Amino acid sequence: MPRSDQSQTAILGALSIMPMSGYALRERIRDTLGHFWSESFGQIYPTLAELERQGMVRRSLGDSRSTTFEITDVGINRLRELLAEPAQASRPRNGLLLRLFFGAQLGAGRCRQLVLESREQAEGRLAGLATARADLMGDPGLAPDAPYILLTISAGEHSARAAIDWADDALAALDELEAEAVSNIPSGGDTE
Amino acid sequence: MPRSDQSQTAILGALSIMPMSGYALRERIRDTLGHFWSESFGQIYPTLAELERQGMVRRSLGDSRSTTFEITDVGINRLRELLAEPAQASRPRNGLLLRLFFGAQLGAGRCRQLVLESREQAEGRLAGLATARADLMGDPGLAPDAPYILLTISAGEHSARAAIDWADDALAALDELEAEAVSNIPSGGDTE
DNA sequence: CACTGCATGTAATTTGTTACATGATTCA
DNA sequence: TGAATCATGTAACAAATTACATGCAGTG
Repeated sequence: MPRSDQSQTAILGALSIMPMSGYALRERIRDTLGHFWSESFGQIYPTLAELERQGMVRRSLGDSRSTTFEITDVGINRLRELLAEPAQASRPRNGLLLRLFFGAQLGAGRCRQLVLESREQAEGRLAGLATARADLMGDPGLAPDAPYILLTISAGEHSARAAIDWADDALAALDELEAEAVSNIPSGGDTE
Repeated sequence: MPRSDQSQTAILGALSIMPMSGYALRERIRDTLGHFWSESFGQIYPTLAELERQGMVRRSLGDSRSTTFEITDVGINRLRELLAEPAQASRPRNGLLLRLFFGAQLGAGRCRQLVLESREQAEGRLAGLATARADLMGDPGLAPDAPYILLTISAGEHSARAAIDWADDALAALDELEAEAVSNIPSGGDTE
């Protein structure tokens, strides 16, 4: 199946943990899968409709004000099938590294700024993951999934720490570059 | 400018280092920006045409068999402008972590396999970056860009090493999960 | 009663990939 | 001369985002 099915996997997966509405799905996906996955509104509703058509999910009655979707047995099987398929790598697109690659055009100072910002973002991610970890520990409802969810949190932490370490290296290197540039102007005159 | 312009940046940037053909652009981008950027054929030619229309690049004469594009002064200015714009983060989509998150559905053994594969891929990336580093040092033509390019290589290395470290942690955790699962079957009977 | 948040959905647009069509040049 | 590689481009398709339209329910 060359189809993407990626959104289906995320949605069926979320519903396998608990039934919820389309709106709640978006929130859940943003809050708990956010650091490695994203799904937009315009994607969620059509996919839900498609999944319902195929009998993978059904609207559960009871709650009148919102439509709660729950996964069916067929859906669970489909989810397992989807999860077993090889993960297709998304093409990389790192705007920061693109800018640094052509840093000679941008200038060392501007690059420094970019790296500093990305370092701060990584610190933020790290803090967010710490709370996610605490939340996970405090919620006994997630018991069977917790060890697996922990793996994804740990992945985020490793990656954020690596980003911070790299940023520190990069900042040092950029400082050196700037110092060299200055030492090439013996009179100390301010060009630019 | 909400437009993507991302492809324009990559193409102008590559041409700022040296003039080349559309075909060569794709190869260059794949080989040197590959670990953090991707650009497809169907993107490169239309973008080149657009850039030419805007006077950012021009076809340089001389070589008859292929169209060599070179960046113009207008193009250089545009490139600096583009590089100065904030890098728009691409929505994250990590198929491996998505699968692990719902690992309870997939089973510890299958998860282990996935992590192992991703560890191998990270090792491969690390090896590729080592050669890229060596190539860079051996090419004096890249002198002004080398320190910046090194930053991107270093970023890739940090990230790959983090992926490997995490994989080792994750494998240990998964082994424990499997061991627990076995110890929960005192009689040694095979459920499922 | 107006505002905010929950909720559902559609349409337009952007973005990017893949596959295809085509042809020149090089080398065995 | 036939295969591989370099080269340029287009068309069809796929995926996803954004903005828009709409309405209800609770609350100050």
